[in-house]
Amino acid sequence: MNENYVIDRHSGISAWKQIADAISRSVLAGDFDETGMVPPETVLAQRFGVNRHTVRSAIAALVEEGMLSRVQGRGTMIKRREKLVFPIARRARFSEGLAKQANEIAMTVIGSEQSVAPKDVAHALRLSDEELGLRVQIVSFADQQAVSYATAWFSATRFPDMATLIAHHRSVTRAFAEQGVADYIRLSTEVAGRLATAEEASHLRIGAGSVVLEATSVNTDLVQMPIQYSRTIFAADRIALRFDTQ
Amino acid sequence: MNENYVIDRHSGISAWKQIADAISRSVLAGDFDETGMVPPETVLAQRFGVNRHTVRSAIAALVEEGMLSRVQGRGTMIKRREKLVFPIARRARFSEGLAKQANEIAMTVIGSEQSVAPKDVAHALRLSDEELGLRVQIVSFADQQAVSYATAWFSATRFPDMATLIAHHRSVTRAFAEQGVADYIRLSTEVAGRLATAEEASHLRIGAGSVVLEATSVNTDLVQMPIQYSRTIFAADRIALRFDTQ
DNA sequence: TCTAGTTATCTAGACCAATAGACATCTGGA
DNA sequence: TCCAGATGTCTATTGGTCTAGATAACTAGA
Repeated sequence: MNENYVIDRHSGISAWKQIADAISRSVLAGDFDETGMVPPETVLAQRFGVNRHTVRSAIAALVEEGMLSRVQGRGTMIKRREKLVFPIARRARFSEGLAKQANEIAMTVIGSEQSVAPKDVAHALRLSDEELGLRVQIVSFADQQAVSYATAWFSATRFPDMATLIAHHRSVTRAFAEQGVADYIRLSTEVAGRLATAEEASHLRIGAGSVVLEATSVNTDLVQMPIQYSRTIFAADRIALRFDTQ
Repeated sequence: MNENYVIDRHSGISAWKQIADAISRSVLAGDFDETGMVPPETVLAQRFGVNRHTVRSAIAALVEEGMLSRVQGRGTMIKRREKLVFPIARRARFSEGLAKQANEIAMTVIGSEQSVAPKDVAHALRLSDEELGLRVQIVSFADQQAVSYATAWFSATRFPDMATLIAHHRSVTRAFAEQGVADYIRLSTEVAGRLATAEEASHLRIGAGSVVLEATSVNTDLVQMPIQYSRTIFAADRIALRFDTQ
């Protein structure tokens, strides 16, 4: 009945994966909200023009992911359909932005290293040739689910203890505050979309075929000095970004 | 040598597709810029731990897409590595934002229809129950390459001729101007990432496994009245979004 | 001109995704 | 209690992806 329900063979994406994505889109669009149930497997199989087993594989993936749940004899129902929205604005802070949408926000520093920053990072942070950069890797969770995996760069000269302070305070904002930066501003953010790398997938606990949003941003202090360059990978099926232009 | 070079089997994404994505990332990151050449197939096969034929399939897809080109006996070289950047700002206009990055910007109205708007659209545009919406579908090109596929909604009462005017002027801004809206403002934009539907893929001339960015935005006139609700699908391998907070 | 290195093409087989059909098991309503 | 309708499981088969190896064709430099 709908052109969307066509499986593209030989596209490098298996049929069950394409169907899982289509079902996921329908759920997020609220298509099955009257009943809270996904149509029966036989109906979906006919609609997508595939075998019932293929539909079962698709549903199995969404059950695994936590979006659907199945009961034998009864049917397949929607378990979770909210998507977090991460606000990107001049003064937005990570946990503040998500606080209202989840019961618990957490972050873990999974690594840090002082080293020569890549050229683009060094340029953005205005590091001189001898100056080292400090790279901190952070995974953030909302209600125990990993939503983002960030690699943040700072000047190792100005913020030598950043990694320890972030880990201790569990907040970049508070870590900055302790080092004399009471306020900071998001200067620009560039957003790209692509499939997750194996490394990102493992940190975010998502499959290799999952889509991620890659947000690259630069923060400055109040005198326009860049203090943080970060590249944050968001799991696109759990979170969307919101730009408020006001 | 690198954790990224691991193929995830049974993920629903074929090996050659995962490798194509990895090569594409490397090209965009500038990894092969000294020579402008991609490493030989045998080297890549060993690096990814797959057969040479699998690497060939991956490269074939990137050649088809226009990123790489191959010459027998010589090697595989990079043909194109720029990515467009679409600015999202309070006053950003579509073609203006891309004008400096491409020689030619074009748009085509591929359909329009007056009908009852979906609930969320009607709410955003403050349409009353009887008021019809006008849906206009637009594909935009930069240098003959499709970059976005937009579905825009307007009030059919206030802007009955919008589709014709957009098609005629080849610009939403000028179509608004002709109907008395000299200026308008982007209120908010929400960005999600996912795989393309079959319909989107065909309009953007991309494969079914391609990632798209879905930007949903609301524009208002100068007295804060919402005049346009649009959902724009960007081909993520051709364009990124940029948000400047100034 | 020769040769090392690279892409192009072919064949054959292993493995996995998808199809097809049958039947079991469970749920909820008549 | 029965039955229609739903998910769960099993077997067999088909077809496509990936592997493996060999060889051809081409390029660039020695």
